[in-house]
Formats: sequence, structure tokens, C-alpha cells
Amino acid sequence: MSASSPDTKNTKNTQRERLEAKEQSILNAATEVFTALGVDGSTMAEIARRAHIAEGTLYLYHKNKQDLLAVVVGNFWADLTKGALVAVDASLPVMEQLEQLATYHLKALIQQFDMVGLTYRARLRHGEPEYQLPKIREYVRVFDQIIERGISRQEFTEAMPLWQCRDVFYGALEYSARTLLLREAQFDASVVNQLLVMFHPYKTTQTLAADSEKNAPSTSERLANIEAQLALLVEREAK
Amino acid sequence: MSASSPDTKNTKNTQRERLEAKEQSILNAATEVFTALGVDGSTMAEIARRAHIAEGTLYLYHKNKQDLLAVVVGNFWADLTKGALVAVDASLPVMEQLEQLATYHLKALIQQFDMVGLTYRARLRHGEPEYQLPKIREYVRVFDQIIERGISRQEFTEAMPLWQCRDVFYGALEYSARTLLLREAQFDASVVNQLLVMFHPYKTTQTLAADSEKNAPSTSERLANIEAQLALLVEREAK
DNA sequence: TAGCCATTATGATGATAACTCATTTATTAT
DNA sequence: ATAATAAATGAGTTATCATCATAATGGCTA
Repeated sequence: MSASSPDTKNTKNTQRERLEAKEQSILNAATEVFTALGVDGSTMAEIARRAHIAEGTLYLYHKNKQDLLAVVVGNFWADLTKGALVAVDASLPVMEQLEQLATYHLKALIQQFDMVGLTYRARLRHGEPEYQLPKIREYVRVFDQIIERGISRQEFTEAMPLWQCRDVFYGALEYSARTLLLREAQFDASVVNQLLVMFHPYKTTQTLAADSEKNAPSTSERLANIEAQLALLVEREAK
Repeated sequence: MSASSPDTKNTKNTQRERLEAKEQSILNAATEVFTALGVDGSTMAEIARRAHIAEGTLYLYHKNKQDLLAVVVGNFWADLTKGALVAVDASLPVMEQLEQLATYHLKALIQQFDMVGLTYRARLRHGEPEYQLPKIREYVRVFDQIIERGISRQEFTEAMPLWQCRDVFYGALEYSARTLLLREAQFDASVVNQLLVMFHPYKTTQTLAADSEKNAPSTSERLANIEAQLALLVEREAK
């Protein structure tokens, strides 16, 4: 049976497989070159050279340099999404899930911060209004789902709109990663911890009550929680 | 005496003045073109044309395109620093100063978000390790000084390192600005308010005590009062 | 197995844009 | 007025993205 279908076992036997292998080799070469040299420092000639193809062939697989960059960046975020789903245990309390995700995200950014820069470049489509990459949307959904689970389990309040939570979370972590790298420092768990402390006021009283069996909830936390809800309602009321 | 020194009165009379005017005209042209067309869409030829000079002349004033971009971006942040110093009243309590700064920053980003993109481009010097622009350092110092004042006045704890405060503050605001623009929304005060709530846990107990002194009643009375209002609003909201 | 056609690959070529430099023009000093 | 110095110019050089006419390849039928 192995002789009758040689294409099912060996790699690169069918045309299809060969093309896909070539596509992958292009993507690997492009990722290498872009991260090593930056977008402006990279040339299509160099990418072609490393992928062992002619320059013209690149354009059979990708419309132009910008498009190639977008695919490279998209793959990065897709991989990150896979990793995040593994890193987060949905059965745990919300705050612990957030800790897992924050830790995972911060470590990933520190390890491959070049990709953040490439992402900014990939977003700029020559039509101005800063476009958002679909693969990033998917990645962000990991966070959204944690929060949504937390709300439905009544561990987390809706006092702060989901999108604001997201922006604080990812904004803070990206800036922190940049700072850590600028100081040539490693991953720092205290960044994650402090960030989580800041989300405390949005825990439900139910969750706080559960916590209090261990240690009493501070008055300031309760105040902050109530004030947040109040601010939200007052604003809604204004309309 | 007026005849002997015609250069002291009229503008653009001395060489110095003429050169500075030309430099300014180059910067204005470059800012226009960069923000309208993006870095890649802009050409030195177009910038020269709008500044009414020859292309070669550009290179007498700026070593290359990257350098010109860096100056444009640097000026933006320098102007922002000036505005921030005016917008923040250092005699107010820390939390109110932070509110002023956050509001100012968010509004500025929304109004000129192109500059954020240009800033990312300006940071990339072809020597990899993502360099930090001096003018941004100066801008960030406005925030640092608020926090430092807060600590010395014992309104703010040192529980979170200054740099972590900074990253949460600016990271969250930049991401929020991007989100708002993506939704074609305007400035949203609730972004600022929620962010401030998250900084609440870092207020000193002294400040919390001072807060409660205004209304004379004890903290628990305050709590009860707030809870009552909250219940009322929640009920109205139900409709 | 030989030959045909669709698919895939190539690299020379054109187009564009950053940057240079020999020459020209303007300004200051004597 | 003239020499000396500084500033401005734009045609020319180089690099790189993207195209396209031509060539190679591989599957399919007779």
C-alpha cells in the first residue's frame, strides 16, 4: 500500500505539498529578515535569497512587501493565541486567569519585542485609518472571554466597559515590556501583580466576601468598588 | 541709528533670521506631509516643494529623512510638554492633577493620533535597540513630578514603583485613544475616570482620612450614604 | 513513453525616490 | 568694488520595489 500512494507518506511529493513547503520557507525567511533587519533594512532580494528562490517568485506568493509583512505578523499573533489558550486555565477564578494571561503576554512580548514594532508597521495600510489586523482581534478575544466568564460567574462587575479593561490591560503590559527591555531587565512578576491589584476594585462583593474568609477586604477597596459603580451609573443617568 | 542697523527691527533681515525662518518652513512642510501621507508615502521632493526650496537644500538642514522625521516628532512632544504644564495645577490634590493630565493627554492623542504612528517610526534608529526620544522623556517627567509631589505630600504611597505607574497610565491612555478613534468616537471622560479609580488603592490612608473629614461623618457613614445613592440609581436604571 | 498544456519560476528591466556633489548664487568683509 | 565665504541648486548616482516576457517544470492523455 505504501507503493501505491507515494504521495501520502513522503513530504514534498505532490505539487501541493511542494508549494506549501515553499510558502513556509518564504515565511520563515521573511520572519528572520524582518526581525533581524527591521522593515526598512530588509530587502525583497535578501528574503528571496534566504528562501532559495528568485526575487520574482516572491511576488507569486505575496502581492508586495507590505502584504508579506502582514502575513508574517498575522502568523505571530495566531501562534500567540494558541499559546494563550493553553496558558490560561478557564476553571480557575477570574483573577487567576488574568494573572496567567498577563504573565504569558508579558513574557511573550519581552522575548519577541521586534514583533511589536513589525505589528505597528503592518497596521499602516496606505489608506489612512489605522486598520486592525484580524489575527490580533482573535488574540484579544482570549482576554474578553475571561472577563465575560467572570461576569457570568458573578466574580467580576460590569462597572468598567470591557473595552476599557482591555486597553488598560494590554496598554500597560506593552509599555511595561518596552520599559523592561530598555533597562535590559528580565520578566518581572511585580508588573503583573500590581496590574492585578488595580483590577481589584472591579471584583464583585461576592468574590470579596469569599476572599474575606482569608483576610478582611480593605475599606478602600470597597469604597473604590462602589465609587466605580456609582460613577458609571451617574454617567449613564446623565443622558 | 535706524539706518545703521536695519537688521534689528524687521523680521527676516539678518541671515540668522532668514535661516531660522527657512528651517521653520521646512519643519512645517515636513509635518504637513508626514501626517497627511505617512512616512512611506512622503517624499523628500514633496517636502522640498512645499517648503519652496530645492531638494538638495533639505540636506543642508537635515542629514536624511529619518533625521527630519525625528525633529518633527521631537517638536510635537516638546509642544505637548508645554501644554501639559499649563493644563496641570500643581497646587491641587494629586488625584486631581492626574485627572487633568490624563484628560489633556487623551484629548491630544485623539486630536493628533498620526503623531503617535510617526513617533513609532522615529524611534527606530537602524541600530536596533529601540531608542527613546529625549523630548518624550521630558514629557513623561510631567507625570513623574506629579507622583513625586504626591509622595512627598504623603497623598500617594510608594507601593507601586514610579515606572510601573507611568506605564499603566500612558499605556492605557494610548490604547484607549486608538480604540476611540477606531470607533470614530470623541473624547470620553469615563476613560479617564475609570483609570483614576484604578489608582485609588495607592492613595495614602492619610488622604483617605482627609477625604472623609470634609463630610465629617465616619467612613462607615460615608459608605452607607454612597450605598444608598447607588441603590437609588440602580433602581432608576432598571426601567 | 512521448508530447502537449497549464502551472510555476526566473532575472533582466523599468520606475521611483533617497541622497550626493560640482556648480551657481547670495552675502559678508575688506 | 572685489574677494572670500556661505548657502542653494538640480542633474546625476545608486538602491530597491515591482513587473513581465520568457523559460522550465510536471501532470496528463494517447
